[in-house]
Amino acid sequence: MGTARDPIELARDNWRSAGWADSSDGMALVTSVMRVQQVLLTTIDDLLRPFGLTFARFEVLMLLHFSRVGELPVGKIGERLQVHPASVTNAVNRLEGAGHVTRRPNADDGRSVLAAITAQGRALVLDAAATLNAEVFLNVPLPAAARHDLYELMRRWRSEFEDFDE
Amino acid sequence: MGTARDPIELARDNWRSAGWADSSDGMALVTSVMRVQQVLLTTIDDLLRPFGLTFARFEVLMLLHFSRVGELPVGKIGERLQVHPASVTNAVNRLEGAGHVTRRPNADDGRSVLAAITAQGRALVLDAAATLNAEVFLNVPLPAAARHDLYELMRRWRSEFEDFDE
DNA sequence: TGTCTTTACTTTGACATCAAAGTAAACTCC
DNA sequence: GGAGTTTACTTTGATGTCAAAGTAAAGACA
Repeated sequence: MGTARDPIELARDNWRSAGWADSSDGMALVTSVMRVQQVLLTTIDDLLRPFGLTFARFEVLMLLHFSRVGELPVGKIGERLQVHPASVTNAVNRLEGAGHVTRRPNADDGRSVLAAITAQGRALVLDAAATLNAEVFLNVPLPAAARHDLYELMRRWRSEFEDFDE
Repeated sequence: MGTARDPIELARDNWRSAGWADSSDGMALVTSVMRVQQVLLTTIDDLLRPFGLTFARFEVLMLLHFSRVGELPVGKIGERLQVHPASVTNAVNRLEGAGHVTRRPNADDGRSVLAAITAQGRALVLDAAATLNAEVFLNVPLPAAARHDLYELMRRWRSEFEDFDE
């Protein structure tokens, strides 16, 4: 590898020398999550750019693709993806503009809007998924056991701030 | 806990039923990182708002605070925090505007700019750090051993895409 | 010394995120 | 039926991120 020190390790040392040893591990862990996410997001968005997609939009399409009839209320999309309603509106607007999704009022609830994936959207998201599978999801650079451990630990963490069965 | 299924577990099942079992763990892990980061960032930014800071700006201040003379070239800040130069410019602009940081040309390199933390910036960032230590870094909701495992796994992951000693 | 290349920073644009605010439908209760 | 509350979505604004482009200084080489 290189010769530079890991910036996060440096920060952890600084935390300790400031008398904050108790919280230094927590700080290093939180910062690590930020860094990994940053790199992952950039990598994924780069890979999706030729498809005219971003990760956020890819996730919406993927969710609709897997839904029973390819259609969901906008609010349900937000719940499933665990993002703010305005973020769903933003993504659906972009996808609708590109012809990957259509919108219609929800007959069962006058306040609600349904987003449906188009055939074009389906074809596109499958291609995009193939790329992400090959380049990212199959390439997480850790052994399978470590990946599993990591996932389980993250799931425990998530269960502390999310309302789902654990 | 709640009664809803974990959306990421749902997604992992969908991945498998689509014939993508090999990549389903990687996908679930990547998505978990995104979710945890999202919640952490929102939590941290909420806590820092009363200080007039965001996490990005807090990190810049913290870095300057810990530097030998409280001053660093803007490019070095970007390297240490592992963010894009434009992001450093953005944060330093905001901090300078608030009087937490000053800027001056680097006498050793005419292309370079030095950012220095002010006394006001130091006082502020120590208060902010105390809050984050108490509310976030000491409160990662996992046992110490799990936190350590998680950190080590993330460090291994990071070492695969970062140029530092491992 | 002059030219070409590299380096350092800033500006601009696109992007997704959440908070706050607004609009309207649905629900609850009297 | 009407008033008050809750729910669902959208719009607007602030934010940080990176890519692309621009400006200028420094370095390398003839």
